[in-house]
Amino acid sequence: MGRDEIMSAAIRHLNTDPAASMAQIAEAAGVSRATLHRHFSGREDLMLALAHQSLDRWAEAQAGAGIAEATASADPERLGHALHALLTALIEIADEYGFGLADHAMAVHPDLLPRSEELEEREVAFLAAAQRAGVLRDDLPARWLSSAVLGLAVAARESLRRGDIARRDVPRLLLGMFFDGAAARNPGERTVPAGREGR
Amino acid sequence: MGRDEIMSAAIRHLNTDPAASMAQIAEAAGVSRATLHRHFSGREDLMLALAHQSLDRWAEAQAGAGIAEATASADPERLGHALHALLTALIEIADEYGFGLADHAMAVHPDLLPRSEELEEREVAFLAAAQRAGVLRDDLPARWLSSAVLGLAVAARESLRRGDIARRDVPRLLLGMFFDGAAARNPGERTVPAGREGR
DNA sequence: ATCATATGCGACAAAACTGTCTCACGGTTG
DNA sequence: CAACCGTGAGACAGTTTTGTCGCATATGAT
Repeated sequence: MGRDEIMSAAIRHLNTDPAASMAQIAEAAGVSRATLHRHFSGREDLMLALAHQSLDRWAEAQAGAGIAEATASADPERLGHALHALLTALIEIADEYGFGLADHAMAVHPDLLPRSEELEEREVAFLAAAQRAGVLRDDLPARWLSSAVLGLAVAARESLRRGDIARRDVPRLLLGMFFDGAAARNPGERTVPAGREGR
Repeated sequence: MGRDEIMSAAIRHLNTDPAASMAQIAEAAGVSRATLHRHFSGREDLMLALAHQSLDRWAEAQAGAGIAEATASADPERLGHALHALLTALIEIADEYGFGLADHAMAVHPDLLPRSEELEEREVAFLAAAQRAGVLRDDLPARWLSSAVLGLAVAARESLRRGDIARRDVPRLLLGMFFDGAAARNPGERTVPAGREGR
């Protein structure tokens, strides 16, 4: 039982009970409480390690989607592909580490804030580039689009856990919702009037 | 200091610290811990009361938007208006009671589940009617649309608290995202191919 | 003035969780 | 075989939170 195995067991269990105690996590991981404490000095240490892992995966998702290059290229097609790849990857990350999204204490932890802010800045810059390239509408702030993605990913996670939707459908549902919205299409029509941030 | 005043003070404080203790809530409400316990037998009792209040407001939002009548009418225009009204109302409810959305214990509480399920069923039926009337696209499950609304509302709440967006812009941003999505519009084009649930 | 009600304050016990420690056991390595 | 390392089990103290009580106080109505 290495550190990594304990961490994935912890993730698995925290996803069913986000408020689980160290004792419950240890039991779920099949180790004693003492052993758990040998790997992680305390609850905060464990949570921090899990949070860092999720940020690692977020960073990998950004890199894997090639958002930096796409942002620099300003090429609509590259931006579009990178966007699809990023959203698809974010779905899985949100599903796996979603238990932490609810945890208020972690969200404001000084060890995590700089990292998550930097990752978010990259994402916002990428989305803004997609707006400039005409891939995304530019009458909504890029920062709001970034939040909306996360909100939809959380919604998808919740729907999955409740059994409302099939796992294989999630990417289509989320991407469909994110890109095209829920309104029925009468070609060219926009349901809600554009706001003031258009240029 | 009546029960109602304590509850709104509790809401206010829980929105800044979702894990606040009874002592902290009492202090925030300007009453002693004993008084708090005289009104609510325990933490669970308080949380339950707040949750019921949020469900009350959800029900009022549904009624105020006239979703039952709109559902029965099958009239696209009425459904569209009701949908706008409902979403606008849900924004405020999510903003005010959002701290509870993170609370796993409440989400599965047997006293709340029947109520929230019934409210959700009404909403899903309403959304499905809007799909049949051609107001909403029908290649996404109504249940997913319902979850997506909630996810976007949570995202909006988070953005508000972080100061990313202005309160007055929230309805436009959320409705814009929900109805039209984030893709730039080339008239009639759909970014993500329709799935298998179309008819 | 008196009584009832609501409240504040402090004390208390019970529970839950945490973090640390010791000791014994078992497998591995030298 | 012997030393070593990781582990499990259990005990322990410290902390936090919770829920309850008794008592004093103030406010207001009769």
